[in-house]
Amino acid sequence: MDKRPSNLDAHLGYWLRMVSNAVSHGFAREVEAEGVTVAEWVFLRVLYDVESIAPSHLSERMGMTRGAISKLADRLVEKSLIERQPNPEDRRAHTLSLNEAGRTLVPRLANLADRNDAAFFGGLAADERQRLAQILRKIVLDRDLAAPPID
Amino acid sequence: MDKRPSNLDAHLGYWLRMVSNAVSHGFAREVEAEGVTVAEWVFLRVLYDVESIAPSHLSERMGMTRGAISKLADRLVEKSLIERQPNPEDRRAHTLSLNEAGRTLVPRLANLADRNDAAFFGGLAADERQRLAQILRKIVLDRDLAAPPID
DNA sequence: GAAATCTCGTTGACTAGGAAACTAAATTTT
DNA sequence: AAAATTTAGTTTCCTAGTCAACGAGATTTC
Repeated sequence: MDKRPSNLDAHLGYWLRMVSNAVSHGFAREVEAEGVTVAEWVFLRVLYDVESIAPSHLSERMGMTRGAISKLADRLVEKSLIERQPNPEDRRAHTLSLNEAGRTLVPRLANLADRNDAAFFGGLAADERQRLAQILRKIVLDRDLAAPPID
Repeated sequence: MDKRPSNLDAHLGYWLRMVSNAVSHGFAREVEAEGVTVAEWVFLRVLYDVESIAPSHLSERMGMTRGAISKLADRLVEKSLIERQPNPEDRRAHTLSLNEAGRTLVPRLANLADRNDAAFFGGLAADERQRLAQILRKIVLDRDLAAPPID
């Protein structure tokens, strides 16, 4: 009863990965001109909405390890886009926040994100985009993949 | 005229990345038990359908650089799942093919892929899955992202 | 209140992949 | 047929992550 193994393209995950990689790659190329990476964009965009945030909180929010956040933060400090503040109430902890340059940069990056999304999904009909968003959101909900909001 | 920068979750690319990463991660955890990675699964599955293939061809097919394929092939040789054959007609070139162990492994991995896909997308109605596949395929077509088939 | 445990963030070792330089072989040009 | 160019694959260096060990500081337990 030996069946042929299913094809790669028989899996939705395969198509999803192909499209997702292309979209992220395209976006990476765009933001490279502004000197940042995709992960850095997400990092900065999260910080934009809060006065400041703990690295550990950010790590949950971004779905990355604390180690990765630590290094990401190093790079952004190096690029003079964010700042680290000590936490006077807990001397182990600290918080991160945008500085002026970082705050100025976020809207420019957001525009690039908008344009990139349009480039990839603009060819779909409005109701197709709608449906795609709805389906993806449903999976996120079903599987509890949601990035916990800031509070 | 200063608008608020768009939210992360305003972009389809954001949702796509979240779901795609989760699916690939989930699959990675599954196949780890068989001692292979996601890239290795793809590599092996492509080889399954052909007697043998040139690394450069595989690199196009998988959307990876030749360097990456070279290393991937090293690992799979190391794991005794594939073999390299010299090409007598062109001494620069060689071809890759599954050995017996590799050929035996592919169907098991295909089962894991099937189960993983079901775990993530089984919660959708059949017509939703249908529509998702259709939309993703349309984007791949529009943007010409298709992995060139073997011949 | 000392000891054990837990938490925060960093660090070091490791992995997978990309970019570009490189080697060897084939092909084209002259 | 020699020289220049192109092609196949590998290698080196770099980046961005994970994982696990760690040190310092907080918290819990006894």
